[in-house]
Amino acid sequence: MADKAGGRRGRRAQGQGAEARPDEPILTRERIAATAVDMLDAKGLDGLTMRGLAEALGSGVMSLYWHVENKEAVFDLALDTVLEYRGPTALQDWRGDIVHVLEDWRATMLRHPWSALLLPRRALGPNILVRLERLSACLSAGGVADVDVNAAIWSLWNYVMGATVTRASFGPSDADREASQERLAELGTLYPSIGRSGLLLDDDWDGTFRRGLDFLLDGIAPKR
Amino acid sequence: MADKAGGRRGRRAQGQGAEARPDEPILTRERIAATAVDMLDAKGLDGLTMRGLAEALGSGVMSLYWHVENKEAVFDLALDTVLEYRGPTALQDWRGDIVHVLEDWRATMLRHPWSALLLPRRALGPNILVRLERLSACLSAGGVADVDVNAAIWSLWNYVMGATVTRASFGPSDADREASQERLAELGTLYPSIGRSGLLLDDDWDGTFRRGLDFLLDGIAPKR
DNA sequence: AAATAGATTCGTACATTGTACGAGATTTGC
DNA sequence: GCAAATCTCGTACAATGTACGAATCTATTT
Repeated sequence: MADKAGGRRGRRAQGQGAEARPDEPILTRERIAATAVDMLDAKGLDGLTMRGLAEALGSGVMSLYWHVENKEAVFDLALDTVLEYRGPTALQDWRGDIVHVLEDWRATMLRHPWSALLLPRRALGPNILVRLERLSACLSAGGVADVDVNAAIWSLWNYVMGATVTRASFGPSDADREASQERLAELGTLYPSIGRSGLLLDDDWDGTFRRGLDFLLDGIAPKR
Repeated sequence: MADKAGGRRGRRAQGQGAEARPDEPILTRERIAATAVDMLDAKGLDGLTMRGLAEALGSGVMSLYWHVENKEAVFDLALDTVLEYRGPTALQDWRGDIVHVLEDWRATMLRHPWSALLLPRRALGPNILVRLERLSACLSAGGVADVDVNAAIWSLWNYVMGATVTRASFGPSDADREASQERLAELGTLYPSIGRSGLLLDDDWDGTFRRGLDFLLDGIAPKR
């Protein structure tokens, strides 16, 4: 390797890492989080290694451990970084607002597909709670009975979660898609209904998401 | 893929493994799958190692690789093993049938919580397709318009998926639960709505699942 | 200026993992 | 009996997370 001998390396990173401010500290939780996000975006869930992260930051591997407990903590950090909600606060049309919150949520996660795989495995960070809070407010504003609000929130959560996790895993991978396609050969005989309807061929993910969401909201909407 | 050359080879293991039938082959895809399931049930997703699996089977580690491509294939095998659908075939009440299929699906996955984490990441195995086929048939029988069937299936899929994945990760872990609880302290001020409704305190998972499912089915049910 | 205490960095070492490779053993087909 | 096919498995290696403790840096006090 290049930087082996001697070893009196300055605090300046000599390498390829993202480096800008001369007086910014090399290692902070924020920089670690941001770099982890970049790396996850570029190379996926398994692509993030502590060694790689350190290299990208221009630091030694073990230096990271001063700032984060372990690799799990890096995941938590990256996840919460990505899930911050920036959106309009004003609400007028409750149903439109809900749709907006959920579509934004889904879009955010799909921009960083690893987050969809990660979120269900971790505790709810503050940025998720913000989104849930907003949902709750919309539902109440929309006249959903108090006794129904919790069930409604969870069903919406479940729906976005399922849709996004599914999309994140089936979408980008060509291998999966081919496998499904291949399976369609036998579909005709074994699975008549879903064969005929072309269930697995549908790739209008956004439209399908929206239509299913409408089903759900139809069911939730206050009946009078 | 299913059957190689039929052959009764009685290999004798010298070791410590679980051993019963004298003339059953030590290693088959079925035995590997079954043992993997046991091990996953006992020790979770990260608890399954090729070495551990081999030891439990009383074989050498590398012997496994004659029967399975790699560790991923073991996951696929275990997943499909667990997801086999045994249920009544007769359908009378379409809505009741759908509820049954989905509740059985969810229950099956929660009996093996790792499966919930795994399923979204893998291609759809035959046993999943059986369940989807059944859903499709129920919906059609229930008078859901053809153009709506696919969206309905996916929304049901999304819902079960989200609910189960969420339950599987939040449910058994006490740490997560404590973290949420702890967070409730600040809820009062930061998150008034979900604080007031006790969203995170609700632990009637089954009931909530059922109520949300009813919302969704209300929305899907043929209108008029 | 010198000393000291804390904060931060990081090289080395190790245990664990999946699995490539190829040699050995066993079974099957003739 | 023999050769090919089938199956088993020990060894070896590369990649990973991280424990440990030494080295360096910064600020504060003397």
